Amino acid sequence: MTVTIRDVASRAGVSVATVSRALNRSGPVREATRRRIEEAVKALRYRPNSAARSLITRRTRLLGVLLPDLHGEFFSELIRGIDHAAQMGGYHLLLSSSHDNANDLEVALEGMHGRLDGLIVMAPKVEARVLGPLLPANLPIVLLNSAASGLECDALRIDSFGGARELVVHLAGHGHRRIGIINGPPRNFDAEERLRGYHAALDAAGLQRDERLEVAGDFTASGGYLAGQQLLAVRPRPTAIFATNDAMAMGALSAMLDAGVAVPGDMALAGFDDVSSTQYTIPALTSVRGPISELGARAVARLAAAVSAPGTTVHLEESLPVTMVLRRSCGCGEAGGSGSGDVQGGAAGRDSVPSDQERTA
Amino acid sequence: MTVTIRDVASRAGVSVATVSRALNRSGPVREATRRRIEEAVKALRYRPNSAARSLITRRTRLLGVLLPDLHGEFFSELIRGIDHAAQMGGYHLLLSSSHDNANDLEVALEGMHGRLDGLIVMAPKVEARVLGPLLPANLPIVLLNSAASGLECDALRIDSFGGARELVVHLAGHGHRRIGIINGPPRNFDAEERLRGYHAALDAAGLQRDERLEVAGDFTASGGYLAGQQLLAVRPRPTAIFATNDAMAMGALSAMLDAGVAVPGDMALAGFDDVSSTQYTIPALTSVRGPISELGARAVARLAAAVSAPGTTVHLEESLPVTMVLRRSCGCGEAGGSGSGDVQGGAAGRDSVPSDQERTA
DNA sequence: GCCCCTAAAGGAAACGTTTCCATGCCGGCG
DNA sequence: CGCCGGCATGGAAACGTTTCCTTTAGGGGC
Repeated sequence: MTVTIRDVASRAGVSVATVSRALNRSGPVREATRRRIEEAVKALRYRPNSAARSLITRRTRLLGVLLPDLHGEFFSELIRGIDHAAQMGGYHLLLSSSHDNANDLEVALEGMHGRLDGLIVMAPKVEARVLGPLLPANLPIVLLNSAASGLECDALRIDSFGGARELVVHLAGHGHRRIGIINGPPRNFDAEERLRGYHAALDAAGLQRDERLEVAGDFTASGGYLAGQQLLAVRPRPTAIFATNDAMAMGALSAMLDAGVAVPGDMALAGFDDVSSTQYTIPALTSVRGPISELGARAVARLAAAVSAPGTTVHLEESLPVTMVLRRSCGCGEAGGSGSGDVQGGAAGRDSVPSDQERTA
Repeated sequence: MTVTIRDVASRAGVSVATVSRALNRSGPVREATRRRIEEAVKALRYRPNSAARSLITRRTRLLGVLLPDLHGEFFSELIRGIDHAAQMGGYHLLLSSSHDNANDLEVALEGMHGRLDGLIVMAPKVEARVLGPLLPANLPIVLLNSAASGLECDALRIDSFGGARELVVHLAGHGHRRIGIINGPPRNFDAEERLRGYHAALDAAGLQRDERLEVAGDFTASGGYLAGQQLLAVRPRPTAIFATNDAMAMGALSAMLDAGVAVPGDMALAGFDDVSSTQYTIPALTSVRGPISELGARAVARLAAAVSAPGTTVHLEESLPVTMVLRRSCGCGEAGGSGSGDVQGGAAGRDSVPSDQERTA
């Protein structure tokens, strides 16, 4: 029923070894012979059995992708980048999401054991010392936006620190002296980096830190709403707020509006990630955009390189530069006729919206 | 270096056959023997080689997932549903996205050939007669939100038709007689279903169809902006607009605001999908929510059933019921103090926002 | 003319499982 | 006491490749 390499061989009048060499270009085969073999392959609709192949080759052409429970748009853009690069390189993706903690991660890794040629892990909530022992040895690994100090693998990240710093510096440039921050969840790598950037910016601008201006959040809109209320209650009031992601910024924006506080008139506001809906809040939201899909693509490229040249194990960390996207919520941008954000005149997509002002970090 | 079942067998003092039986519970093994084997497994850190296993078993515990190039949130919620169910059933996901057309689909399917136990395909742009020949035979398949008439596989979908119809009936209930629609891309299954629902609602309400009120869109925000402008130019003007997804509704909303048209005062507006940012537009957007993650979970369940009981091939189609989420943009909902949408008092998440009014279709 | 070297091709082992069949053992029944 | 049947186990084939090691043929250099 199933057609094997042996069928192809006998139809082409050669041995299986020759068929294998012809198909993989792994040895000398006469041109005429190759043609006969290819005809037989077509006629029989032969497909090599990948299980048999990996059994002997010890290669699966499979890349594992382990992600935390992600907010929508980031997730899909990352996958897109990974997927596209993987297709180019002839790899397939074994995806598993919803792994926020070490336990889930361990289970998922256990299940994938031995099926992979490489692994991409995004685990911003797991510390390096916990993560290390979980990761399989002898497997190329790329960590994404995760703590990786001293781990035996590559680490790629969006430059959360630099983006946050630049954004807060920008707010200070508007003249704000009291700038509040809505933090991400505790023990989250990205959240900590953004807080670090906030501190660095305050220091650079010669502003005092004030613990009451640093409130807890959880990367959700409702968390942002609560945090926004909390910041509004601080006296003297901050005049600007940096929410460490867009969802919280939107929640905070709702809190402002409910409290009758005008944005950006009474209070400047900025987010992080530049999720697409930042354009549709009123006022449109200033944010920081990272090259998310490129992050994924690079991770795949690293793995592909490691697979094809094993032993060449130079583990490096890299931060991908981000871009500030200035819109009205921080006090930038023209007032505009309608206050409808920055979609004007039916501009094509979010990447070509004319009224965004970008600045690379 | 790598530890095989043979190592386990010799350490436990039994044959490989017995080890296999013990590990798979596929035959009688004395309790004492089993314990010795399990100890050996632990001591040697033995992991069965999945390639060898699939080679002889002809099972891979891999489910293919082919998706089109999807807008953010839908995508991630679907994956979440699929992934969770797959983990429960002991399956892994082979993911491949960005397949809008038949060609891409064919390439992707070709690459996965033979590696899968089952397949989930979402291809709303591909017609059934085109899709059919591409799909591998002898493999359990579930189609998602796709045209499937006469195909040899299961088909699951969000009830786009019913949701659209109910929504437009609701708009008519507000007293609107001229209701415009912003269509999705041509030849898109969901788009066609929603248009069909729109027509059904008009008929049910005894309203005339008017071709000028049916404008083209492409499921993007900027497309919605253009379509919105187009509808605003129609005389007599429509008093309500049904955008067939939320992104276009947001674009249309921008167009209204830019034109000085008040929503919902001068023009009612509603979308579809209930993407999370619908809560943050002003006014908050009325929409239709589908059980997206359940859609994915059901698909997996179907496949799992088909795998474990082959031959039992009853192919069925099913539409999952949707829920209207009424907010201010259609004229429903309290005016509210601030116009900040429906996030009030820091309600937990989008699923428990108190001021949403839901109605199951 | 002979030998050696190389290109082309074949035979067979190996990869690590599962599973079919055979075997030994024991208890119970005739 | 002999036989039968079921339980626990072992031996070995099979899955479909890749690859190592031969074999064969032909061509060029001496």
